[in-house]
Amino acid sequence: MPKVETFNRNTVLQKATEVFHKKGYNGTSMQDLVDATDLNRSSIYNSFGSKLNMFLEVLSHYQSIYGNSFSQKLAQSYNATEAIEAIFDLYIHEIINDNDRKGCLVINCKSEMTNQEPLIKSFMEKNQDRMIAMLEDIVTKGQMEKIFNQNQTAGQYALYLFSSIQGLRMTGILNKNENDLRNLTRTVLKVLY
Amino acid sequence: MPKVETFNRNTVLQKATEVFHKKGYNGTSMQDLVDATDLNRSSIYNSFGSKLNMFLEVLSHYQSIYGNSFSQKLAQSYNATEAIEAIFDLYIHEIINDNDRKGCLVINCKSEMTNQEPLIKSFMEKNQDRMIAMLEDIVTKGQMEKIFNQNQTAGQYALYLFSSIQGLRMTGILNKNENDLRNLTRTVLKVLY
DNA sequence: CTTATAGTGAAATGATCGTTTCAAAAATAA
DNA sequence: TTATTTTTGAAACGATCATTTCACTATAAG
Repeated sequence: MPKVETFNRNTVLQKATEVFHKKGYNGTSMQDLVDATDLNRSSIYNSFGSKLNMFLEVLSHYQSIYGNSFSQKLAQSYNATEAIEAIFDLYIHEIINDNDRKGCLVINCKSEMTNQEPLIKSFMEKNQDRMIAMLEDIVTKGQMEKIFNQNQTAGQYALYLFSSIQGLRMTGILNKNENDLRNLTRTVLKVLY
Repeated sequence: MPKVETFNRNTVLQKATEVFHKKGYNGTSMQDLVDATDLNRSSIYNSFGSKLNMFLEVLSHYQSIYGNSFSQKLAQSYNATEAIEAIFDLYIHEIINDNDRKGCLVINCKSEMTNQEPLIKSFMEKNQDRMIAMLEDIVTKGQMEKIFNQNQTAGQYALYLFSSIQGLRMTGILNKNENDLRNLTRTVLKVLY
């Protein structure tokens, strides 16, 4: 039987995520990844195949961590208002704690690679579908509870919220004033009520 | 007296803009620029100094073209409603005509380089100030004309609109459905009335 | 304890990176 | 025409790129 993988795959992915997040895909070299993960070059290729493949795993890793945060917040919410506010609140915290102004790994990658790498494009399409589905769920519940209006369909509001989140995340790269961001969020959500 | 520059600087900048826009800064090589501009390597360094410096000129070039479009649209507007709708309309057209899904050069660069290059960071800060000032102007006029409400200050609405534009531009990378985008815009602007 | 299997380390692969060098060519002023 | 100035073209710079190679080592089943 073979010698078994000695490193912790999640720890390695976490380290790789940090590098890619800080420098972007094209700005990250294999040497950067070797240094960050403390893995040997050949071990990386052995375990992840290629730089692009490792990056795709990093994206999924990052996405699943976000997904867990979402699930946790949503489980704690009593109604649609709390749910949607919890989501935006989560992003505001991400922004404020992002001391390096790295922005969101997924959004950065979307703008860097969607038009260049088919695998990235399809990841982004799935990511968008997933996000919009989650937001549509919340809006639908809010409309059934008569908390949100029905001026637009849940799907339309979901796209609007998805777009607003991306805007918030981009704005937060340079503006990390909590009052500004909270006010911005309030303005975004006002149209729902 | 010296031999004079034979190439048209604006044409060269336009060609360089296309490459940087398509591939991003880190994804663009000097060879790409040599190929695209039909200039010799040494001529590029002679005229632009470095890759980063050329990119900064490209950014300004791109920004000034956008600025001219804005000025033109604003000059044709009779009131604040027309003005703000013209701005968003301009972005929707940009999105729909962006067949390569490249997104916005400035936004792409913001997410790729703001945390890595101080010169880019300061460009982005000025860009943000300029955009918000323009939007604040429109909102102020709209509020004076009693077309827009005063629930938020013009500055707060300007940040909201700036954020919404970035979101729209990011959303438009994958969603180029005109109905969706127009509806999204309508939802964004509704809060002003 | 052998043997099969796979992770590891270090070096090397050829290609490409951004930038520099320098002689030749071109253009104007004297 | 000659002197001066600057753009060119082509080659070369060392560094770094993503990836491969392969001998070596560690593991666990037989």
